[in-house]
Amino acid sequence: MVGEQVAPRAFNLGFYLYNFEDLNSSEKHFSLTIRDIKMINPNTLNCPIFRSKKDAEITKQIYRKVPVFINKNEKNGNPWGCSFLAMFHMTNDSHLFKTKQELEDLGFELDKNQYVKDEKVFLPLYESKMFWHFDHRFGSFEDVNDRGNTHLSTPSIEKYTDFSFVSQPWYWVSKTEVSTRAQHNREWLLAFRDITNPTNERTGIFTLIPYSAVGNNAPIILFEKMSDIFICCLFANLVSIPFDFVVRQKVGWTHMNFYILEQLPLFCPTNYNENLIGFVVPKIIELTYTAWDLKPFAEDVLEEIDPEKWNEWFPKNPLVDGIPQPFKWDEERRLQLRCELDAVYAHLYGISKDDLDYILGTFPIVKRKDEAKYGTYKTRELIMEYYEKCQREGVFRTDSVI
DNA sequence: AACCAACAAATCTTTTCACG
DNA sequence: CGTGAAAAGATTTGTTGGTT
Repeated sequence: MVGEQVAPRAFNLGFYLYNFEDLNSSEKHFSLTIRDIKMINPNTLNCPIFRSKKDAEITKQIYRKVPVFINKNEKNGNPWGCSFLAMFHMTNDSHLFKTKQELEDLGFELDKNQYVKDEKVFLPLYESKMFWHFDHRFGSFEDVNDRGNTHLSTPSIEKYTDFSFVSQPWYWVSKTEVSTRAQHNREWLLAFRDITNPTNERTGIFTLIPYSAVGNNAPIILFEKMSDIFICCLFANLVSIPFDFVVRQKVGWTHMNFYILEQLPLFCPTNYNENLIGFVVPKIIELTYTAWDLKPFAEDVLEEIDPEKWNEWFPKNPLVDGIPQPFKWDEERRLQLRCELDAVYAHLYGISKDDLDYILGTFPIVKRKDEAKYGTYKTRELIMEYYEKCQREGVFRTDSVI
């Protein structure tokens, strides 16, 4: 909480501390009331430790405006109809896992990243290090000989732009075993990293992955019955930088436990109007649908809108024989789209321009990587630019949403 | 909850060594 | 010797995931 640490380290014990050396005497009397704690952590009533008064104030302000994801005290406290699932335990379920060698010895043949023999199918076992925001191909075990690697290399731009490129896992699991674990009607999953850290580049890491086996360190969010359009909206919220700022206040060490996720501030389905959906959803589709293996996701969304609407959204990438085409991986375009989403969510959360600028300063690794790549903190520039544009043009004002 | 170990990659520092 | 480049070594940073 004090010292050199650049990103916040919070832990949920029950104290509220600041770096006192940074405070003047009047600020030292600032504290959280019982009402504040009930607002920020209604299920567990524990109290985050903030790095600074400013972090606490911004967080409080957000919670005044936005409800927690799942409030266990309220009858309608789960507006998204969500449940969580840790599908396969990496140790306890390891008897179900098969390696490349084992499957090939059994006569299975590799098709993309699935092993097939007659009617038997083995699905890849996704691990958290294999994905990143809007990127289900972030890490692959292809050409990796050591299971112990904690870090996998990221694909080249050539591989990213190849719609057929897939990530290879270390283990595979029988499809029948997967279907008994996940009673699921979709051919894709919303997964997040359980292992993370507030000192990492980003803390809340969410992505859509093709229907697969998934390890316990990458829990998945299941929806009872929720439109795919709205799932896109929730996904956009989960990936946004303003949301990640709050995540960093509440993830104490290296785990994003369910109880933490449940108490994070996320907009409800009813907060999304036509205008906002038209802004958010096409960006989510473009950022997510970068390879054929996520075609089922694109098709599900397409089913909920007219094909005309699809072509109106994507004039440069229209349907071909009624089939949605993947979007070419373009780093610059992706950064622009993400920054626009971040800026809009900052508006929705009611974050002021100064506070947004401060929040962006709490992502030092994003800053450093940007500076190395572009010479400036481009993410900050693009977000601030779009934030101001929204302010000027009056679009996506919070009052039109809440 | 609160650590710790391991490892990769990056970066900084020191040593080595060929060459004139 | 002095020089500078390469090699080797040391330290720091970022990340995963294990342990108690």
